[in-house]
Amino acid sequence: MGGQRGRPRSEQARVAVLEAAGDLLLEGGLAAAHVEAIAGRAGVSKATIYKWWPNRGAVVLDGFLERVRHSLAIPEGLRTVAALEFQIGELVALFRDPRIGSALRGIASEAQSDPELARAVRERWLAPRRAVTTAVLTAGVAAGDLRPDLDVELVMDQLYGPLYFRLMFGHGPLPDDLAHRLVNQLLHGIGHQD
Amino acid sequence: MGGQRGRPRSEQARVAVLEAAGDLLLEGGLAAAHVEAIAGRAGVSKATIYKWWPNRGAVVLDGFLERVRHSLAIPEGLRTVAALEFQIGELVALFRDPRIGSALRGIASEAQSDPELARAVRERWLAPRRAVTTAVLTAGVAAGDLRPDLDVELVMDQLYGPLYFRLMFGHGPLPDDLAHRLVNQLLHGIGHQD
Amino acid sequence: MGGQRGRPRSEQARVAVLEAAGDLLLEGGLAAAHVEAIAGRAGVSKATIYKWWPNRGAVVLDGFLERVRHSLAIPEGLRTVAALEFQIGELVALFRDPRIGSALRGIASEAQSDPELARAVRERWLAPRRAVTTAVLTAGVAAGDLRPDLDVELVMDQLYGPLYFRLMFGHGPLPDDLAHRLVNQLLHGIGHQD
Amino acid sequence: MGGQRGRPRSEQARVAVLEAAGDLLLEGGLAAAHVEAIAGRAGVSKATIYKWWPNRGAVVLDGFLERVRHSLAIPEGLRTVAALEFQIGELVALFRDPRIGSALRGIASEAQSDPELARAVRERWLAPRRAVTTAVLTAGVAAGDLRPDLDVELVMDQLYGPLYFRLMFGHGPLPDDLAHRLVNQLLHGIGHQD
DNA sequence: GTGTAATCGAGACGGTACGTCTCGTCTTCTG
DNA sequence: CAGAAGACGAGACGTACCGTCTCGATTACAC
Repeated sequence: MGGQRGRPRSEQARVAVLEAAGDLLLEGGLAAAHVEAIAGRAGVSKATIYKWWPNRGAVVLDGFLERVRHSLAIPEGLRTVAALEFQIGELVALFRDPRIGSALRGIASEAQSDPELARAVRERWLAPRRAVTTAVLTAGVAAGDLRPDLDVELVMDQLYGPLYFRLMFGHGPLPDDLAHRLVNQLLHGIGHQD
Repeated sequence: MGGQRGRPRSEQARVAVLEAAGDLLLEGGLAAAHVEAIAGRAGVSKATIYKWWPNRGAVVLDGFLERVRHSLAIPEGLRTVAALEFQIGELVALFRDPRIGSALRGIASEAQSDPELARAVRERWLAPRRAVTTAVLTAGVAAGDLRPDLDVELVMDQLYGPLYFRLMFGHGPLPDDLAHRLVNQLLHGIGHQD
Repeated sequence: MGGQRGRPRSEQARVAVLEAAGDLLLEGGLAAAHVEAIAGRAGVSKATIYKWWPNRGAVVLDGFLERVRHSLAIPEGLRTVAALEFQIGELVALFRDPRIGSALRGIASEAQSDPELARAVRERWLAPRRAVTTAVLTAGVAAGDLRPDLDVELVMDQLYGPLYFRLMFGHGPLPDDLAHRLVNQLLHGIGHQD
Repeated sequence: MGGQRGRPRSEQARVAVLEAAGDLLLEGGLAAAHVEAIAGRAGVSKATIYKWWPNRGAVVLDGFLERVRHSLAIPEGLRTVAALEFQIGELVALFRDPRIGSALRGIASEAQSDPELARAVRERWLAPRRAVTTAVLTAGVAAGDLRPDLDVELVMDQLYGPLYFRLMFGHGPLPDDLAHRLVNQLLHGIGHQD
């Protein structure tokens, strides 16, 4: 059934583009990662980039994800609270790197005017992290560590939302113990305890 | 004390620019609110715009803030929980308007590459809302409704962060009862209650 | 030897720009030949124009020269005096066309604030004409028609200078027989003949 | 009848404008003599300038003429040839000053797109000089120094044209002895003398 | 091996927004 | 009420980046 014809796609070019995009994005932010610069640094032509990616946002997202590929923390053998703190802490650590923070802000920014990119960000950046946390929360409920009637999605947004909020708007810091404080406060609630 | 000299700034022009910027932003998103379009619709020259605003982002933010000037909900005569739900609910209602949501996303997007605009967004959009909530929280503590040891900033980010998170990334809806659920969940905590 | 790389320059675009620039310049003078108008009429983007020409002046000069490409009169088989009159006459005829006169005035005007354009005008408009006249004068001396001690450059300026002077300042007409009168008067001198 | 009413025109302002215009023009060329700069340096408002002059060209011309007011050489007690050389020499000397040359080029340039300015240049700059030379030439004919059948206008253009030609196009120098060589060559003609 | 077909580097192109500049007009307050 | 101050509309300038296109030069696989 139809063996492929013609010159196959150059793996080398693909990798070079992703590295160039990631480098430029991390070094100079989104503005520095314009297509011509990516192509130039990758030793690749713009046409090649646009052949395999629909637009700049897609390239930059791929380059970014390649750079942070190993950042998806899978907590193992930890109790519920520790697991939550661990995973959130990993994200805080990531966001604290100004280069990565800036890159992610840039990508989120680009996604505002590109629904397809927005979808990709959700599916390839957010979803995996949320899946892990969903598992932790479900297990936590099963283990009796968490209330059985909690709203998983909302919990995640109350744990991660503050991070992204501060990242995007810069109105507050991302201190080292932020993960602990987030989990702790949500865990015990802020209502008066009698 | 130096009376003013020269022709005073045209209030009419200022208002026309803000209205044009706001209209275009709400109608067509950030992309539609380019400077020439704003100038054209306002019956004003580009030079006048650039005389009073440093760049497009600043104009658009001003236009937007003018449009939502009355959206700052001041809860009066409400108990702590109701006050929180009220104010967050107002923001949810605002964000649910796709035109306003899109506008705010656009502005946040623009702010990623313009630190001055980012600062303005913090000071003129976020800060007033946070001030109100800060007051509510402080009063709530004093009234014994809330734990005295809560982290005010963090509480606000756990209440508002999810909204902005969902607004910016679109991974979850903004249902009508979101304010209630946010407050409720944070109030009582998600830990198992014995 | 060194095959060309990349997409070759579009000859069509180049020609369209020159024609548009020439047309606009001749139809409406320098003011009408602004870059956006040239780009629009040529069906070309501004970026393409600025890729190949450093500024408006350069485009307009090229467009003009293209229009008058065939105006360089080479006198053949004429005796010295007739040859001079012929070549000068050609220029007079050109200058008498108000569209061409206006165009050339515009270009000279632009060149006052653009040394590079001034150089181009000298090299591409003046020099070729002066080369022809230099040859005529040199031959005229050799043939014994002209004084052997004449200053070639000065002769040319006394023949052509009046034309450009009247063109630029408009203080005198450019009658049909101007070439003849210029040559005649310079030939015989204005001193009293004993 | 009817003594004038209101505040009379400030002579001081008029002079300050002319001096500022002249200074700027001579210091930085036409580009530096923009209206705001003139007004600023003169301590005068733009409106005042536009009240008394129709446009920038007119101001600049006036400023320039004020600066060179005393440059109109009236040869007295000289024989025809010496008188011609004297007056042309004065102009050569003027043109050799790069600041004045640049200023005059700028004005001529501006005049290409402003017929009214062109007229003013003719009447107030060229005409007086031509009047003097006309007188010299007429006297020269009467004295028997010059051919009685010469074309006065053409003679002037063959004497002055080369100066303006070289000034405007920069294709040749303006050496010290240019006046002498111009007069000499035109006087004796370039035809072979038998 | 030779043909065929898709890929590649290079880079020109149309489109479109940006922010800057100067001109000449106007509006207000001050002396 | 003339004039300084300076805001304003108009509109051209040159720059930047996007995504598309057109070349000629490379590869691989198929025959």
